[in-house]
Amino acid sequence: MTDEKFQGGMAEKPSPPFQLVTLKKRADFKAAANGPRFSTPGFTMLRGPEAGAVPPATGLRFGFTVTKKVGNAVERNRIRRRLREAVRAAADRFPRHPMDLVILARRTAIERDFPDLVADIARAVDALARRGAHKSRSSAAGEVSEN
RNA sequence: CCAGUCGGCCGGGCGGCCGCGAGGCUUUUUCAAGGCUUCGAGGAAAGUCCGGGCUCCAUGGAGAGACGGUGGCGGCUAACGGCCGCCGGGGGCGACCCCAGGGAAAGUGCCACAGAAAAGAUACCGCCGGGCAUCGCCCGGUAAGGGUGAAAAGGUGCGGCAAGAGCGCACCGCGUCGCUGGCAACAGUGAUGGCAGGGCAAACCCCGCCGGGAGCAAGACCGAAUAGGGAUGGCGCGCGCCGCAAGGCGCAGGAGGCUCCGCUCCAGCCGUCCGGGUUGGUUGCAGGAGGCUCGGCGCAAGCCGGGUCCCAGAUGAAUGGCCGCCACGUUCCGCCGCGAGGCGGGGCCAUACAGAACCCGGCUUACAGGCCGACUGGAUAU
RNA sequence: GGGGGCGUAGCCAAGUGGUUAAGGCCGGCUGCUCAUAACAGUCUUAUCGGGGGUUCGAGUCCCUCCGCCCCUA
Repeated sequence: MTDEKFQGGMAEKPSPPFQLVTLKKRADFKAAANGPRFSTPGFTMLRGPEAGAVPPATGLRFGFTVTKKVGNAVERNRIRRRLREAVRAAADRFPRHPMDLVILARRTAIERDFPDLVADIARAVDALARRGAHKSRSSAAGEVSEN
């Protein structure tokens, strides 16, 4: 059902109607803190558990963490907006695997070329989806069976 | 044209594709989603250094004390440590700039080193007089000169004197008492004193004035979940002494958002009623000491009146991402020109400082580049 | 958002307004030792976080800015 909706969107417009759902609760971030991680020049991506009760079409939820060490308020805002836009741009390359992902921004995210940033996001999501799936098969079978 | 002073303002523009938040309208049978449309960061939104609004708590002594802040005078303001005007002092050729700028005869304290002496004065070298008399020593007078210091007990000149000294006089400074001008700070001026009263109060302090406390995570409401909390009414009141008893006297614990005094409340039992912390949501929450503009008053800060506009409301936190063109800037290369400069092409992710979090008024700090006005000192030309 | 505190040498730190700013660790050199450590002696290292003001004089007092830490949910 979700797949049909997704494909229908594709047919109408050149880019899919990807709706970005962000993590809002501190507990969600803490759940991802010790999960598998994938680092790129602009950020580190952390993988949390399966998405919550009402997952979006793609089943992915993203959380953005930009600490005060990175820069002042203007720079932090800019980094968060670029990363969010990069996630949107990379959405059509995402695997359909429900999970929470936390993006821990680095200062270099403000300088990095936007196409590279988009490629990094796609690379990281793909890698973490496969690694998470591999891990869940061996350790936590309950999470997979729910899917 | 060069150098400078002061005040005010701007701080990219247009367009394309894809998005975000909020409001309104609308479509589908509902849940929900879609469509259209409007609006969507700053001059400092920053630092949080002051002042208010607003909310809750306290509110008896319009108490006293402590603590903190503030400090020329007058005005503006809701208020201020802000702003305007003026006065006084200092700096600059000038436009102009800077100043915590009350009190040092209420008291206490400090003034290192140097110096004779650092504050009820004193005398190292000197100067003068007298005595003894071989260099010189002793006694007295003096504070003009030398020297020390950031600062040396009014300054300069003349007289005077043994030498000197406000000892006398003139001018300046200072104090006191008048007069004139000014709302006042203060200024001017006259008389008089005869030099007393060094500096530091961003040392303690004194004087005047101001300040109750906490903060929108204040506060109010709703829902879920849990059972240790709360409100109210009645009865009752800890310890000691006196008394047969009723009761009387004395002492004490905790709370009331700095302390004290005063005052009030509380402790245990029973009845009735309501549901705290925590988490989520709604509200507070944007029509305001509001913006723009016109007229009047005022030197100005500002005030009064008319017209007109509605102009951000997020909450892991919207206002963006990627491009194109233009303006401006900067830099490099080539060509032209004696030169100022001009033309063409390229680079700078081609824009500084920086992101509302309840709201206003200020202050302070950061800031690429640019614009406007007034004025000052030079230079040149007429 | 609100409240509190700190900043002195590479590190830890003392410092009533008054000489050239204590002390310890570290470091350099010398001695001792075959050598090292320990020990003894000796020496160096300070824009007192930056700027401005008050004062004759500021690490100290006042103002302002910067950086860091803690508390409060």
